Amino acid sequence: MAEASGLSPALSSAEKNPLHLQCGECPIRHRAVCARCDNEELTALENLKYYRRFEAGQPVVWSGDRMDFVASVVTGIATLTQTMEDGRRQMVGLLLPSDFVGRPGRMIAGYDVTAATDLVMCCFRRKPFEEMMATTPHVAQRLLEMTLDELDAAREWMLLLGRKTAREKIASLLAIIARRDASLNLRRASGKLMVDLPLTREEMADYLGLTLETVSRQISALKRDGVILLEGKRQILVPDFDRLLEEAGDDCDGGIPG
Amino acid sequence: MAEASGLSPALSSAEKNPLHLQCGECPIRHRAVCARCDNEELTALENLKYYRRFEAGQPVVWSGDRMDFVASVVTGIATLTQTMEDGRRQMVGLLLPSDFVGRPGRMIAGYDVTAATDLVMCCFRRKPFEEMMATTPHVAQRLLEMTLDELDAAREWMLLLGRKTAREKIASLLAIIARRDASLNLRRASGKLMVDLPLTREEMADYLGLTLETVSRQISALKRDGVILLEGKRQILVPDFDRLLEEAGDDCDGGIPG
DNA sequence: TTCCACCGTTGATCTGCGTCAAGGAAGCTT
DNA sequence: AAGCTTCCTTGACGCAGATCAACGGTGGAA
Repeated sequence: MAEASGLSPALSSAEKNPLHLQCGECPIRHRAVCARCDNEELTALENLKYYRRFEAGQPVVWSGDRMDFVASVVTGIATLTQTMEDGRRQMVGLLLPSDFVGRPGRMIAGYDVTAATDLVMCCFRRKPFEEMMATTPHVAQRLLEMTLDELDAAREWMLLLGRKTAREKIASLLAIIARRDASLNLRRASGKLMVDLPLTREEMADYLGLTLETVSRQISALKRDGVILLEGKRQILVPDFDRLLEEAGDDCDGGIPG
Repeated sequence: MAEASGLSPALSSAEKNPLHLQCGECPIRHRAVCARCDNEELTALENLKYYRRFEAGQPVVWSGDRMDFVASVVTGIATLTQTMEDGRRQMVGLLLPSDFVGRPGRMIAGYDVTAATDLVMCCFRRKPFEEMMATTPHVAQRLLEMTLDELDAAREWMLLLGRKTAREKIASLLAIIARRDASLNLRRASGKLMVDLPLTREEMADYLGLTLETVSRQISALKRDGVILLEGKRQILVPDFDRLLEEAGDDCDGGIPG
């Protein structure tokens, strides 16, 4: 793993103690690997690393080589991207806090992992992780469930990539971000739903299989049509979430929790 | 689960005993769930079902409702597809022998499961499966590995859907089928690689996020350019596999095993 | 045999999105 | 302040692939 060398992280006090952001003592949220906070094997393996959002041409944190570890996002956002020789790029994973990357059992990464924001990850070396999996069955089960969730998300994503129009893709992404955002900390402004976009237009384009120009145009169009309101460039207001879902072409039932 | 009722399967002798197709005694291949053929819990739960390839408008074997089971393909091919209200369809999974569907822990299917060919599946009810998972750690681990493999495949697929041209998509699909085909039983005719397409043009289109017309045109183009030869409509000869990979835009190293 | 359903091919035309290009706004460093 | 970089927006144009349409081949049923 590439060392996050020379970083002198200027973080808020909450971010300084990511251990306590999640479930009090355990570096990994309940939703993540650890199902019991008092799991000593897990906390003993704890190994936090900082990564800065990359400036200029976003180089990767890890490229497509050895990946003999498992890592869980504590704070920040990481992206998984695949790149073709000629530079075409497709995002294939978006890791929010409590999501994980890595392959117990296999060793080669098939994608780049990049810090989309400043990022704190909790890393486990492969060997001890595997031993722990073998001796602690509930960890393997939890991991299986999370992986199946990821797979379901990937399949939704495939429908988006293969069959949705640009406008539907944008609306879908906004709905996804809004929903995940809301599941953590719901924020409403004057009865409307407030969402901020953690991604640049280019990153959205890579997520959606579009160009950044098309992303920009469609966001403008949604704004023009009153589906969303822009508050600056990276923050949107959603006056009517159901309308947004409609634009997304989602049969996916379910609004915002809370 | 929908019963495959009223089927009087007219199958070859090999297909009549799918138990013995895979690893002699166990209905599930080594690659699949069962890591030890003598696992009595597994074989005791064994529950084989036949499904016919659906004629006319392909209805689904299971639609997006309860899915309180886990099932593994023994012989044949199953597809997972998602459909939007207006009928747009995207394939999100292609299950060959030893692949599985199902959600230990969760209950709702997010996609249709369809028999693309006549199909034999080995089904486990959720409850006993979960109990077994809890008591037999190597099953959970094996399942996790398989799920991670699926996830990797899904991510390759996302690159294909989001960024590849129609020609590259077709070449990629042919390469994928050839590779999976070869990993089971390699067949070569006069030094060339012989692959038969288990999917209709429409199913390929759903796989690739294209229309069936475009699929047909691009296959014709690849044939015209000598990348492939057609032997009938559902069987192709690949004179040069590396050439095919090149057309696919794959940096994905690795030719045909064997 | 005829009829019909399904599957595949090919042509003509249309259009959504990519491509190329120019420029504006915000945040830096010097 | 000026000047840089990064991020975003908007316009003009072209093309890959969708859409609409016609037709051929094959296999099963009557």
